[in-house]
Amino acid sequence: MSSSPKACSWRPWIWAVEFLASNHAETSILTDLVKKIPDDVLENDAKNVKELASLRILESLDVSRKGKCNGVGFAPSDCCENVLRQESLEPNYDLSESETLRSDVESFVENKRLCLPKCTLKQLKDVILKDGNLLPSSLKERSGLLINNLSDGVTKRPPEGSNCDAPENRKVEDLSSVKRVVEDSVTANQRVASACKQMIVFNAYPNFGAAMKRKRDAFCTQQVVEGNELASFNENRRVEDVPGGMVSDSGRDESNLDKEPQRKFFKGDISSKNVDYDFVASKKLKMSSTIEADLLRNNKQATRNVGKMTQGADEPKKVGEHCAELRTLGGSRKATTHKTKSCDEAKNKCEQSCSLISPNSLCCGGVKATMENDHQREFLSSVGTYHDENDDIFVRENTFSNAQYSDSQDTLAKLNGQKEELCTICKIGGQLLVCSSGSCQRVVHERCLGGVPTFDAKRRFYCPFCAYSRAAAEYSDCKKQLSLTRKALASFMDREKYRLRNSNVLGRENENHLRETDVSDKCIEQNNLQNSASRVNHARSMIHMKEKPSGSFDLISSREGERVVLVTGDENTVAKRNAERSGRSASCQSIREQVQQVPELDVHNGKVYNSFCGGSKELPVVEKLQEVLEQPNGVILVKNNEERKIASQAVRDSEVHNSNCKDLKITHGNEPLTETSREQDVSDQLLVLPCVPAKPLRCVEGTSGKQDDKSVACHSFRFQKQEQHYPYPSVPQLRRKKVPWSDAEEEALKEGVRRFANNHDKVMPWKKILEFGAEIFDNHRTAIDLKDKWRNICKGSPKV
DNA sequence: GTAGGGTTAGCC
DNA sequence: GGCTAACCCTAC
Repeated sequence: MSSSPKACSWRPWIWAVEFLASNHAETSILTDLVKKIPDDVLENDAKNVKELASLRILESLDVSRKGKCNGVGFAPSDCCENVLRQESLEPNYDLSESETLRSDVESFVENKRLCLPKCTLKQLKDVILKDGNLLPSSLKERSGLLINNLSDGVTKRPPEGSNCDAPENRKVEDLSSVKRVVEDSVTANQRVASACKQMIVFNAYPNFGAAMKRKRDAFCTQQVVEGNELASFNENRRVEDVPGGMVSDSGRDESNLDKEPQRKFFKGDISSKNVDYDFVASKKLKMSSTIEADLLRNNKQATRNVGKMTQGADEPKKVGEHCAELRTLGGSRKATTHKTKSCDEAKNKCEQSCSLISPNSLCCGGVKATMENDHQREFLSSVGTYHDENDDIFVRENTFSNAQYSDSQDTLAKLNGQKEELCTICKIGGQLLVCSSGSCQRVVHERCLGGVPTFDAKRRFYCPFCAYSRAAAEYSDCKKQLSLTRKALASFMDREKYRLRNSNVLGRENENHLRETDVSDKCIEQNNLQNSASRVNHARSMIHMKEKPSGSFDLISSREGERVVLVTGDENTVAKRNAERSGRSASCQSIREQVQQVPELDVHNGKVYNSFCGGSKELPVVEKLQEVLEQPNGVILVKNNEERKIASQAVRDSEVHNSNCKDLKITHGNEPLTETSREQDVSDQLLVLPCVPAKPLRCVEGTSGKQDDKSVACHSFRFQKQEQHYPYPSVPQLRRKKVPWSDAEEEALKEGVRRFANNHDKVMPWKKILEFGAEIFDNHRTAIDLKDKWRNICKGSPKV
């Protein structure tokens, strides 16, 4: 075929209009599109478009006024344009749908629709589907047509031709832009399927006017099942797939029979949808105009077929073509000609026909096996197209399940191999690594990777992009898993610790790790221990056995490494802090266990203490004694005369067992402390037995909240933190809950820094600052927290 | 105990 | 995803 360059440039436009005209587009849109085509092109190269457009206009006329005549006034060979002229309706494409035609127009339209060649795009697609070598595999893959090659093993030589789709005007450019978009789309297949599906639905609901709507509604009401759109589609498809086995009577009866699938179509609540014309029109642009020769051949073939059909010479062929037309042009229009037979009758016929078809024969391959001549194959290729576009899975399943079409399977393998032939990087073939990621199409040479290929455990290759994505996803998953595991472990540890404490099987773990405990603070009340005498005596025995120079009062050091020290009133806040920091409940639990575990011992000095913190005057002596033994600098802090007496007694006792205590000095707590003694005292505070509230408001109810602070101080205990011993490997602890800093805390911190900061030493005594603001800082604050917070403050305003 | 870097969670 | 504050870890 020889076309002018101008015609070539308009070809995509013509094809698009043609497609629209074949699919019941709005006449107003259609006429506008036709008007855009230059007259010379329209007369010479777009006659089919004119014909289709005219036919569409005829179709769109008010059928209620067309009458009942069978229509013999127009021959199928007459062109629609002439019919319009004869009806005094010049084809100026500005027609109103309310125009009246003679009654035979309807029949003419029906016959004309059957006679006209198939839409060029449809033919184009069929040709492509027939010839696996016609287009590059990549293009076929993108177009979504690749699988259809399986249904037709016919191989054709690629036709020759020129590339005429270069845009020469704005319209063509618009289409070309769409083409580019479509070519880049990896979901082309789905879109084609969707478009075709919509098209079929659209065809089922042409704009026939009120009369046909009533007919259609009547059809719908006869359907038993209110299936959805897809179900209706599938059922209709099965009916259409039976050309080989469905032999109609002849002539008009065939139309009647064909109405049944349409009625099947109407089962669901189908609404008219807009066909993705743009997409379909753009898809054709991907096809080279070199296949035009094949298209023309198909057109001629279609014309011949129409001629044969009208003569009633080839019944199976008629059926096949008719079904094809039904599929492509919308059989509902034919339903308009159903005048004599009831819907039920047609339905019964259809069902009877369907019953003759085995499930296997419903697939394109199965049907193809029953067809022998070329024409039938041609038709079936269309069927295959239809299947693929609308139900790709259906085609795949049936194709691969049909063992007798090994050639098709071979074709698939071949095509699959073809798509991996070029390296994504260098665009050269060879041995390529194919990315195993499902959505990734990259194939590369190993040398083009620029590094070592990434394989998974199953030796599957992943391109760097996918490898990174997988790694990132895996990393994210691992982090989530880690977080969950840590929380689960922390929860388990807490439960386990609680259990161990109660069972006394293992030594307690460091209470600092008990950040969350469910033990009630009321346990403090239980610190009035019944076995205090034995405990104290045990302590004394331990003191006597002390050999360490530090003289640590290792009351339970064999298991916990905690020692009891005495604190003065000045250190009450520190004790309080330590008590709360360590967890009051845990501490009291610890003490209770300690007491319970201390065996009954002979009283060293013949005195028995009634209570551990309830007014005994002997216990403070022991405590003070420990302090005596612990004071390397020989200073013992006391607050009052009572304490002084206690300390004196302790010193005397210690002198019995330890000559190193001779230099001990008893100092009143109100007296200024030397830096050394002060820090020494502070340094040993970690845990405090909260048998007496350090902070009355936060103390346990019922304890000596109103008790004199001084006596309270005397009866406070602290437990020194020692090396942590875990029965299991060290594991990350549960992260503390974030506690925002209050303004008061910040101010206290700043004040503390101002007071304790040493210009000559960059080391900040955070511990001191913490003590300084102990009343203000949150109980959970640590010196490190202060340091971090100060760092943050400095970041915001370095001059603070 | 402290400093400094790293990590995490919440917010935008 | 970036930023920030709070928290954590490790070396000294």
